[in-house]
Amino acid sequence: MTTEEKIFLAAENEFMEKGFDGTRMQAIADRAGINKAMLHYYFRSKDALFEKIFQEKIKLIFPKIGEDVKKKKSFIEKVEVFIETYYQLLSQYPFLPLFVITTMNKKGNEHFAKNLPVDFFRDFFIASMFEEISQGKIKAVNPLQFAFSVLGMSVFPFLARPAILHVVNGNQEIFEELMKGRVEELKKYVRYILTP
Amino acid sequence: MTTEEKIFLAAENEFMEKGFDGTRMQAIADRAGINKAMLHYYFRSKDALFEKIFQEKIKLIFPKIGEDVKKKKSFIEKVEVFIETYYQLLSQYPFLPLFVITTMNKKGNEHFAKNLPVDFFRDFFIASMFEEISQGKIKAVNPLQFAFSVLGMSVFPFLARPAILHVVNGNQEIFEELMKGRVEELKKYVRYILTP
DNA sequence: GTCTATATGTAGATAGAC
DNA sequence: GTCTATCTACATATAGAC
Repeated sequence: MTTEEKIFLAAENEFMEKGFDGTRMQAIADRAGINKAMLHYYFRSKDALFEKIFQEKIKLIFPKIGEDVKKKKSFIEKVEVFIETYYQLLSQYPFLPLFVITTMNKKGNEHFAKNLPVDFFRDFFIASMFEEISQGKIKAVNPLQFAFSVLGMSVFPFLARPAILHVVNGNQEIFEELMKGRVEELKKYVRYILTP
Repeated sequence: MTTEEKIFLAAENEFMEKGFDGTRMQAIADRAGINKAMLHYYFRSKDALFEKIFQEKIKLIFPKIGEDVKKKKSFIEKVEVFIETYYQLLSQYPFLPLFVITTMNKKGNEHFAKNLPVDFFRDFFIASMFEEISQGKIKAVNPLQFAFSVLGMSVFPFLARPAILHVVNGNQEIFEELMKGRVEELKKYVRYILTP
């Protein structure tokens, strides 16, 4: 592993856990096991380092599951695959939603949203939904609203983890059970909403 | 308006918009139209000031709509009232979800979640759902999962505003239309999910 | 109570030896 | 490329006059 890679990995974790303002260059250096000066040697500034990492991570939001999704015939099946794949992704990067949302909402960060890979989302997810609605295969719900709802339901537990933990009296096992069962539960909701 | 109130209001806005780390004591003082030293005179430290504001705001998460909700007979009607009231609340405090979520997820802030007023949520929302399920009045979905889903769907657009704006090509009017129509759309989803 | 001036700590960034 | 030592800026917080 090169020094540059070590820095990048350490910075990734620090930024994801603590956000831009909360992250210290010293903490990144410590985590990478190298000197603070090296951060600037390789990435010039904190801003530049953060920018690189964010641009890499933002591509994960609408994951490249196009191939998996396209295999499925019906739109409901496609949404089910989306929910499953998304849950896998977020389990791997549990801080991703918080990281992206806080970053995009910061003043002066308006340009970050522009790098969202919305093509998959808009041209594929939304488009194929319109198609099945016009064919009467699913109920006529608003495609955008429906998409934001699926995203909201999928992402919420990863954002509200501390609150949910409190609701279940701090019991980690119950929380994990909830998370595991959530995929099937959401798939059920989707069928109830869309099946004519 | 007393100086203390001026500070509190200014601090509230600054913290809600920029979070703890992003907020400067100087910015609060400027916004309040008073001197920086006064902040410490009235609230001792940045931490203490933030703590007071957060404790006040967190009570809004599960709003005190008990009375409105109790008037309704069926659980579905209750959820509909909840969605409506929640939308009103978030329109008034659009930064509330981001503020609460970022604060609770910060390391060392574990105690903040403990002040969540979950009694309304657990004893009323969940309990009355169990009841109607056992009576066969609504479908047998998992009450906790359902509650997190309603919250997730309600809160998502307020968290992902910059992303959604990008999806609609930065068109503010379309965004506002979406937000307005969202309440009715979510109520529809709830009926589809719960009606036996 | 309210201000100005200042103390104190710490962040990001750089200089320069090796 | 990697380090130590240091610069500069700015944040929170306090002292003390009025």
